[in-house]
Amino acid sequence: MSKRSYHQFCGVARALDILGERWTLLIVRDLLLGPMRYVDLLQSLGGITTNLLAARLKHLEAHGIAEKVRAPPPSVATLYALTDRGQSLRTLVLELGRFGAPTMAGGPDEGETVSLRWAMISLMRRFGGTTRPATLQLQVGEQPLVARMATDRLVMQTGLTDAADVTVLGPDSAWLQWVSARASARDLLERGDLERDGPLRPFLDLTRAVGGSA
Amino acid sequence: MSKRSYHQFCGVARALDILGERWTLLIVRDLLLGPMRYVDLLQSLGGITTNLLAARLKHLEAHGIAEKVRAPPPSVATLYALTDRGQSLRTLVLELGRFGAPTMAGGPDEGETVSLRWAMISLMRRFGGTTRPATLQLQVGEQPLVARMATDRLVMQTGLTDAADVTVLGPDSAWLQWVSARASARDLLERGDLERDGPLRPFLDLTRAVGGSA
DNA sequence: CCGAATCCTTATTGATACTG
DNA sequence: CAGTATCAATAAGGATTCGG
Repeated sequence: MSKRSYHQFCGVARALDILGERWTLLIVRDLLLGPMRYVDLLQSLGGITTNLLAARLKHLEAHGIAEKVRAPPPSVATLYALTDRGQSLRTLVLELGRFGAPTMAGGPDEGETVSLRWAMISLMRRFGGTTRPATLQLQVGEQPLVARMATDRLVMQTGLTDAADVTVLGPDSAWLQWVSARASARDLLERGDLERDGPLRPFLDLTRAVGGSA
Repeated sequence: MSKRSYHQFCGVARALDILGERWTLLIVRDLLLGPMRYVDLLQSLGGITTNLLAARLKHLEAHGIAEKVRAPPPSVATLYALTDRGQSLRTLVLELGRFGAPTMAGGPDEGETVSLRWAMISLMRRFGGTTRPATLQLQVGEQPLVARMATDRLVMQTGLTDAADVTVLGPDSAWLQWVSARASARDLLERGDLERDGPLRPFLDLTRAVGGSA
């Protein structure tokens, strides 16, 4: 980004010098929930070519936003993860989502990719606060997610916690109904589409706090 | 942005479909303080070419982010102004500034443009809150600015108000020292570099609230 | 198979000249 | 002043190849 810098002594321009190229912020978005492999990024971004993904990841590494990490023992894959500097982009990415959200009222356009991962990310911005903080372990298909709900913000990350107040488990299809409020949390649990281990309340609180149907 | 859309049903991607092209968010940044003429944008952005500026403005108009407005009577110029939808990008632009700010610690690089307008915009994100809300009329060189300081946020806009608690006036050079904390507010006033009409306290409050030197 | 590098085509951007 | 038009320089897209 040195040849095509804006050459402006301004935080906004400096940020765009680093983040403004095509795909860059979408990679950050995808890594926001947790580390991913190169191939999974390639597939998730759907449309990026391998040469560009390689270039962007190198760029993000060079600027201390992402880094390669080794996957936990069973696997030998290399993963790409956000550094702390990269995680500091959370509010920026969520704010982009806030601007784009009104354009999504009509549902997905013809040929548009739909992703549960992106929907889960959007929960962090939809979160409207709670009076009862809680930690939830979600199992979304094969993907374990931890939802940490504080009074004023929600942080979601892939992975497992041993400090969960409740665990909720189910297939992608059920979670898709939940995030899009096409079915209420209670209904999904009663039908057995989602299974719960622990108290009901934190899950209902989370559901309401993100504007869902409890 | 139709040919090169990301085709993702995701608020972040939808936002970048609209805002992701080069220069677009810098135009929004410049309009954040108030309407500007085509030529002034051309000069402020320093480096954008006229065909691109025309294309981007058309694009912003098409998406309801900016609009042409007629300048007040004495002048006949057409101005570009942000719509409400455009103003809703304030937090996003400020958040970009927050990410870029740490890269500016060493002062401007060789050949970088420095702008008092951008520095004034950065005050809105530097604002840390106050216990005494106030409205200030600033006269920055030829440019009148209104600073509306609420308990939890600061909004700055070009223009005049008749509800100001205090008016502070001075040349660009004095304001540049003020925003960069190279001189304290008191010193600038005592030296006569800045002139004040009204109580001192709101100006000192503002100075402190943006992390300046009172 | 993962993580790229290479080649070639197409789209976007940049520089400059020109017009209502 | 407020843009268009033209053309050269770059960056992105697509297909294929290459080394662990």
